[in-house]
Amino acid sequence: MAATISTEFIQTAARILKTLGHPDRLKIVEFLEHGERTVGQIQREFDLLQPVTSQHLKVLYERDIVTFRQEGTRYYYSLANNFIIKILDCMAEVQEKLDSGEWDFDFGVVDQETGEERIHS
Amino acid sequence: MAATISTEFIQTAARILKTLGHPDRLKIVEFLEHGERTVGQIQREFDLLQPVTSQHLKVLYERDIVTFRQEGTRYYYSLANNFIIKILDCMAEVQEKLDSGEWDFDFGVVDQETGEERIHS
DNA sequence: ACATTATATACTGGTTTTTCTATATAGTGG
DNA sequence: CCACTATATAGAAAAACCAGTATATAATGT
Repeated sequence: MAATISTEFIQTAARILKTLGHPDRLKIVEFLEHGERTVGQIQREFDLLQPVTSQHLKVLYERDIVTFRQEGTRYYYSLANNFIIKILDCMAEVQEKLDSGEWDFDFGVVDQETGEERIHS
Repeated sequence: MAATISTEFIQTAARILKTLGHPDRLKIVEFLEHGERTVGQIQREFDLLQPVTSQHLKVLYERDIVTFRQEGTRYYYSLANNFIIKILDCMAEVQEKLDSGEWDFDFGVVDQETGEERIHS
């Protein structure tokens, strides 16, 4: 393998990855894989504040990760392109390999409560 | 598809993605896909300052993305796990689809020089 | 016109990241 | 022991990011 990624594309890719590198945004994007959702649906699903939800969606929109259509007072958001779907599939695949034990390594995960590192196989 | 990612794994995934979401770090990681490299080799390859290089590598190490072995005064860094390789492959695949025209969408890319948005097919 | 709902925007304080400069450590060859 | 090379670490200033509160906008139902 060891396919080479062009310098040009690196910039784009890094921006996308960085944006997805926030738990809430990653959750939202994964949620949208099931189909378009309104801000309210997303907000309630993950128990977020409304402005926080809107702001995440704004960032996601600015970086071409999601798109939306307006219908009356509702805004329906959805995934903007195949790249994102590809990344989500990649994540799912990795998780599967970890769960199945096919891959076996420990990631240090920061504990929500204590902020200390703990182990997650 | 629409495979579901567990809340548990989201945390881990987001942390990895965020860390790779820096152009220099993404470049470094991709460089390491070709095999282990010393700090100096990486530094020269991308024309980075030595401390910056070390710091990126430190971050990558702390987040289980790279590992290293010391030999004399040299530190040889290499990729730490399959997850990372998988993501790199995913990136390469996406780039290929974009290049081939199979996928067709525009990403707004911030121009290095002007800081303004321009279009990149 | 008014109240209500859905969402966006503005602002702000606090934290994290990034990049630099400077310095420390540790191995190597003379 | 000294100079040199390779790398790590410390510290500080600037920039980016994040979560929250408050407010604005705009559509809808009465």
